Amino acid sequence: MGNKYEIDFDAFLKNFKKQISNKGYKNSIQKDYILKILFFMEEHLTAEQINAKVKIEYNVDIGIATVYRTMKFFEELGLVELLDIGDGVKRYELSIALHHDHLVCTSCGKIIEFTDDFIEEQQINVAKKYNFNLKDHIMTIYGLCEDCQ
Amino acid sequence: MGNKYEIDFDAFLKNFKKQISNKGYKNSIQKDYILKILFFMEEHLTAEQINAKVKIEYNVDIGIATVYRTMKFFEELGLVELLDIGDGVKRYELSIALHHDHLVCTSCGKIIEFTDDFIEEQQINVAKKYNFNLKDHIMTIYGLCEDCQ
DNA sequence: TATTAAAATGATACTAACTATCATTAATAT
DNA sequence: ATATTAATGATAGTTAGTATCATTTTAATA
Repeated sequence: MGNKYEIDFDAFLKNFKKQISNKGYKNSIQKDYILKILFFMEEHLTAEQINAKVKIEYNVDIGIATVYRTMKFFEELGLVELLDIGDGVKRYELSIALHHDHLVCTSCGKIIEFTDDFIEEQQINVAKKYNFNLKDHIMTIYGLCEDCQ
Repeated sequence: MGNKYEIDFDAFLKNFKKQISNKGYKNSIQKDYILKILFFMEEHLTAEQINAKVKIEYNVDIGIATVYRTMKFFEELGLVELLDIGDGVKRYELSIALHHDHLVCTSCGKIIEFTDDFIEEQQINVAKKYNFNLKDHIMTIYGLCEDCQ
């Protein structure tokens, strides 16, 4: 279907909007814009990048405050996840993506997603060992990508 | 020897100072203060916390700029490592600590160190799979600690 | 030991990434 | 249609960290 999630965007949007109204919040065209940008983007975008994309794609300036506020809102509802690669800027991705970790190239900044069943499993064991009630984990591998070596 | 590294501080400090001068930089009492605080602290400290500890322990205000500058300097020399638990504040730890990952309690903020040979090994395999020249990795598990459950 | 060149210090100004405020606008329920 | 309440967006504020720069300190060499 032409997108990385291999699901239908309209169905996804409809469900997304329903989740928002079910929780007593209001939908808006700005939320739709941001959502669509996130859905069709391959990369993990920063708030500034999302704002710029909306400006280009829809020819409106929804304001950086709206982007930050909306991302926080989406995050609290569990609709997007935060990616922190340690450069002081938050990046966002939709939660419909399956859980995955990241390889980050320290030279060009390229980000590659990966999942590893062994690591997933072992993280459960570690949490158990320390009596932690597991919520989430992040694993980020830093190195030089093929092109930068 | 009463510290978490089980090595002698004076020997460590001497070696540390030699590394600095060998690289053409100058030692200072401020660097010594910071180093000693890092060495004898159990927790992972922020720049503000290091500054406060120096003020209390040595009764001098070395200035927050000196702390930030020195931590950056130590980091570039590979003498300290950065810990980013995603709350927007950098924490520092000495590189003499063996590599380890972290469990972070999302309720009380407690940080527990762990190492897992299995994860260490698997991370090498993942890097290999994506043709990454591995430099480093971070793994952080988020959850509720025993006390907060 | 005195001299000197270069690095370090520390006060402060600045920057960047958010976050809070608030008057106005838009969305949903009735 | 109206009322209620959340959302918007411009802008001011906050916070962590960085840059600047005059002064001080370090350490190599005379």
